[in-house]
Amino acid sequence: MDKRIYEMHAGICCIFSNPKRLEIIDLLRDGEKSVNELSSLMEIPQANLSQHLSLMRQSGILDTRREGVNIYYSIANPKVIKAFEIMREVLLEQLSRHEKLAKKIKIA
Amino acid sequence: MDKRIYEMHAGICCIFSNPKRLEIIDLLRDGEKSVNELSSLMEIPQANLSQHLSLMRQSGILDTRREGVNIYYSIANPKVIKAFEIMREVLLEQLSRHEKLAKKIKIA
DNA sequence: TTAATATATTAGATTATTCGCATATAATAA
DNA sequence: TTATTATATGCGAATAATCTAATATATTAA
Repeated sequence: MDKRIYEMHAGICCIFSNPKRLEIIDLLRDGEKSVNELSSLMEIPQANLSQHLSLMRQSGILDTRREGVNIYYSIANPKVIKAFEIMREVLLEQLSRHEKLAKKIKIA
Repeated sequence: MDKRIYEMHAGICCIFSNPKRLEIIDLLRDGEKSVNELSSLMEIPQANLSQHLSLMRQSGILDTRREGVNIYYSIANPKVIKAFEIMREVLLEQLSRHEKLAKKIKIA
């Protein structure tokens, strides 16, 4: 297997390893939003939001479209959402495994 | 949406944001392997391999099983593989988009 | 042109990750 | 017990990521 795929995959996972960026992606799930809209939904300083957006745009995760003074961000490839859904299933299954384990230990 | 899911998702993506760890997961795709087997397949120092394995075990991505002196690692939840496949499709589509764009620019 | 609004960028302090190296533990064999 | 093989852990230096604060740019309106 070509090791460059691991580099690329690791790179994109690195982008995803920040909760605010994941929240942004989630907010864009059902369509584009302007920076302003995101900003009012998100409780982080505007500058910081722009930094996250910029990073995701550069790495091809988000697309942008300018309309007058506003810039609209959207998810470049909806498969990302699909991958996220599966990964969250994994997380939930991990949680329930953990809970079951915790119960077993308490009973024993 | 509960923001803890973003924390958790970011956490697991952080684990995945290292090419060597992704290579390990790939090597475990079709079944468990001992540390020794992984070590001979991977061109990294054994200590470093153990560090990566330990991290993935702690975060519930890998399971372990001891058999005598050997410890066998395996993928805890095969859905991880599924998520990886989709994410790699995204990466390949990004690449081809990029190539097409590069061509367009050269022609223009 | 100036002002106002929307968005992006830079710099620097802080914190987290990663690796190499040395060492530790665990199981088994002799 | 001692030796051997398999695996794990702790420490420290190098590097990278993240946030804040200040500032810059871009678009439109007046």
